[in-house]
Amino acid sequence: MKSDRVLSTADERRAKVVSSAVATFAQGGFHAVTIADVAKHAGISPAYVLKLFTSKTQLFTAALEECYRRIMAEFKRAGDSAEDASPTGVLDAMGEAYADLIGDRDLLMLQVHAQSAATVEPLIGEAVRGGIAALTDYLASRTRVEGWRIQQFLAVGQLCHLLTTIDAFDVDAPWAKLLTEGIRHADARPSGSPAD
Amino acid sequence: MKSDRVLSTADERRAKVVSSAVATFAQGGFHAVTIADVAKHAGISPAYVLKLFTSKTQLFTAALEECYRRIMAEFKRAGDSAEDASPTGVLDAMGEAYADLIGDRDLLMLQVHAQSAATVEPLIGEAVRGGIAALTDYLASRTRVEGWRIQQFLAVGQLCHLLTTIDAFDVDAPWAKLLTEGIRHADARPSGSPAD
DNA sequence: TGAATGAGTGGCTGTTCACTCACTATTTTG
DNA sequence: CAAAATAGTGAGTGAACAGCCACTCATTCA
Repeated sequence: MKSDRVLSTADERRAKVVSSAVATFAQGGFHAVTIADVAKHAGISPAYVLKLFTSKTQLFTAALEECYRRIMAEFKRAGDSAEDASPTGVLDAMGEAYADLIGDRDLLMLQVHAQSAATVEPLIGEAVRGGIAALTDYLASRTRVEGWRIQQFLAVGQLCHLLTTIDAFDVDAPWAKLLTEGIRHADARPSGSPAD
Repeated sequence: MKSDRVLSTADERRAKVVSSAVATFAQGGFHAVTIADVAKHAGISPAYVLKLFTSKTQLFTAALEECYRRIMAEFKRAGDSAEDASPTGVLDAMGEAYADLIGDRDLLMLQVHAQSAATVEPLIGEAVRGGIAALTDYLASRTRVEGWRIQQFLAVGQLCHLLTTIDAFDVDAPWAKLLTEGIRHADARPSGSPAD
């Protein structure tokens, strides 16, 4: 056993830093969060973060890819353990899974920030496109539902992103009630409540 | 006639600067675009931009409010001139109007960037909330459709924002075809083509 | 054990940017 | 026409930040 090691391997560090990057970039987005912020969260020096990832853009991109990886894994898990194995049953299970997954907001906000940074940082744009492509392909081939249902699925997801960023789930006004009605949200409904 | 004036009034300048701010912030978002960028676009000095708007955040917020104002105006126009005056007919007309309106991308991208900046800059967050609230209230009271249709309407709008930022309308791949199928997009379909 | 490699850091640098201020030029008003 | 008010600018300031480099300390391996 090597538990008396005081240094990590570079790969361990990279994983830890990616995880910190997800949490930190989710707070303020690409431009508002500094490498020093991420480094502090990971407990290492800013210089070493840059040595591990060569540029801020690549660091953000790595975080984003991790984000899509987590979502994909959750879709797979939900799909495999769905009670109702019909196409729409599987899709519904994945919807539930997504709602649970983004309860902590990090994965959700990172996507919002990535979308904003996509044009100025082409690498990020490609990562978003790749992530959405992979998610869409997986949903289509795994569920076999009609195309419009997948459109719908993503559309509602995007609406959920918007409603979360403006805290609509906590607003007590007609417009907010109207928009959040029936939209599953981990914080808004105790798990186990009937959906729709 | 005062055409020999060489100085503008502050109000004229403000309007011009807001318009420049919409166009400029739409390119890179709140953090990536500088006051100097906006000033150059408006043809005045950065110092004077700051004198007219006191802070970068207020400038961005003014641009965002202008954005919602334009959308709202277009909704009103479309609603009033809808051929089919039934609730869903009016809503459809507004959907068409929105698709046309965001053909130039500025209004669309500004919203995407605003969503990203909303948490770090609370003033922007409030402006987004206010804009969505006003839009939702107007849609609900003017069209009188069921709530879920308005949800749907906004959800598809948000999906459209995503698809535009990743240029999905120009991608020739199954996932892109699937997601853009039937989604109206000013650049994608010549005006006058049958929708749905 | 000692050389080679890898982990990790402190401090610097050049640049960029929001915001300030003292100032000039123009327009209005009495 | 004088003076008050308004439009507009140039030059600067201080802070923040990405990326770089020379360096130290730990680990491995021959």
